Amino acid sequence: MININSRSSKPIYEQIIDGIKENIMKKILRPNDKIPSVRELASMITANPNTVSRAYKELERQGFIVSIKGRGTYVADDYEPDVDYQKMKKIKGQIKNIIIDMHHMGIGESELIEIIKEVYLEIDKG
Amino acid sequence: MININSRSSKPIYEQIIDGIKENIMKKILRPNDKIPSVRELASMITANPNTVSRAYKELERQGFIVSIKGRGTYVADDYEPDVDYQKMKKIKGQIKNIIIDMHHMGIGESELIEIIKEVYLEIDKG
Amino acid sequence: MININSRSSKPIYEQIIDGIKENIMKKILRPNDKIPSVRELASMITANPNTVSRAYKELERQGFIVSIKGRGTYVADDYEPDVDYQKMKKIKGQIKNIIIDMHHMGIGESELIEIIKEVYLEIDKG
Amino acid sequence: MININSRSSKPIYEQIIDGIKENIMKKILRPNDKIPSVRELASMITANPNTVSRAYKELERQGFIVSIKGRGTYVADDYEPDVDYQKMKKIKGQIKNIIIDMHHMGIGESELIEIIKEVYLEIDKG
DNA sequence: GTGGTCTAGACCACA
DNA sequence: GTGGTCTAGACCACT
Repeated sequence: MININSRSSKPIYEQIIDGIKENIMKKILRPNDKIPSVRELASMITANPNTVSRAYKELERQGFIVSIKGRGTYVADDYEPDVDYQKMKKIKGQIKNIIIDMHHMGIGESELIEIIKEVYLEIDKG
Repeated sequence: MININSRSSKPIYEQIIDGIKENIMKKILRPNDKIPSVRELASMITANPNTVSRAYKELERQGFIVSIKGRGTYVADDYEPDVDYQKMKKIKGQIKNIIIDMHHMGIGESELIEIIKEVYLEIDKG
Repeated sequence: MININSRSSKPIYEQIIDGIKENIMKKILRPNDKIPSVRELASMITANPNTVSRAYKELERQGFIVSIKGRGTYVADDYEPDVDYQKMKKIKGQIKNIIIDMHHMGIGESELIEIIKEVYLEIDKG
Repeated sequence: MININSRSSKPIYEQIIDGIKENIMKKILRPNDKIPSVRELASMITANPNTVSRAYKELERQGFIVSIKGRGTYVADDYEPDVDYQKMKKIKGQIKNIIIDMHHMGIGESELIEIIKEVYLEIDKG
């Protein structure tokens, strides 16, 4: 379900976060689904429970999952999508960096938009 | 020429790299232009020379600039945009994360593309 | 009578405590009223009897209810609101945190008081 | 500067968070002030650096401070106060609980407002 | 020296 | 059994 590359420079806890988010978006995980316990996932990916716990807490903060002491961790009930302006600002900064990097590879606006459409298709397929 | 925000979470050496790249992109710096020496730039932005040196080395490795012993550092004249597949893969990962976060804020494909167009306009203006 | 949200981060035993207290406050439960037995309530809200028992013990400790062996559990008849200084101290700490967070969102004293009045109105309606 | 009560049920990292926030609100800490390094504060309050780090990260996430690798941690530059509706919702829930607890102590709306005014005065004095 | 990530192992609260 | 907090100690990235 989640692939962890321990040799990647991307921190393990971020890989967990991204993996869970992706599974939620792909509807592999649906609202109210139980997800593996901290210890279970830790042993599944041979990571430390603290590392998994950290990822779960961040996911909870962002509203993707809910952790309940003594019961387990669940995909959040359907939320009302809410535009977070601070986050939007941060994401725009990321987009700007991507645009500049793309430009350095000779890739302009229309091609970038094509790439984005590709990524959308990959998510739907994958 | 380069704005450094010492309070940003982005490392200073990366801000230098991005700043130089942006100046090249905007043609403020043109092929064969001389750029400030490590020490000059360090004092201009009140940074540690080691930090500037690190940025220059990385820019040279990526082919944006060339250092000539005893003469200084110059914008490369033969720089040709080239698709770096490793980097492209990394960027697609970033795009995927952006898409997922946007989805969580209720923002879909067409709206994301609108946002990207906005950011392009902002860059052209800025 | 009591709504339990098993997905809330608030422990179930606390939800039971607050639920009973709220019913007493709203006079839905009146002095000497019989309340459901531990097992009854447990099956009503599909919780573990241990959890209900813990809530009842805490409510009894605080003087809201009385358990009479062989007869059942009743709302205390001599309950008199009493300022609990320990609790008051804790609540003042919570208020302080709220004030600070509000300040950080640009909300000052008079606006906070308005918000509190709003919440009172919501409770009366709800 | 920060008083830690290791016997309190309030987690140490929360005590640190609240302490720093309070110092910022009281203007003992001002924008761009350097705050103690993770290791310094850890030894000052005889806690583990990880615990301090956790508190600092949460404070950074909330926009109160900025951490820069290799340089230290600083009070955030003046931010634009921004109303976060999700947080507001959460705070209203807290206020509701406070109101109910107060009611159980025989304290009504007008008295609660008096208490809030008191707490404001304490913050200003303290 | 600074903060960031990770592991290992402990104890507590909750169901 | 679950998640939450804390300590101890390691290694890495950045200045």
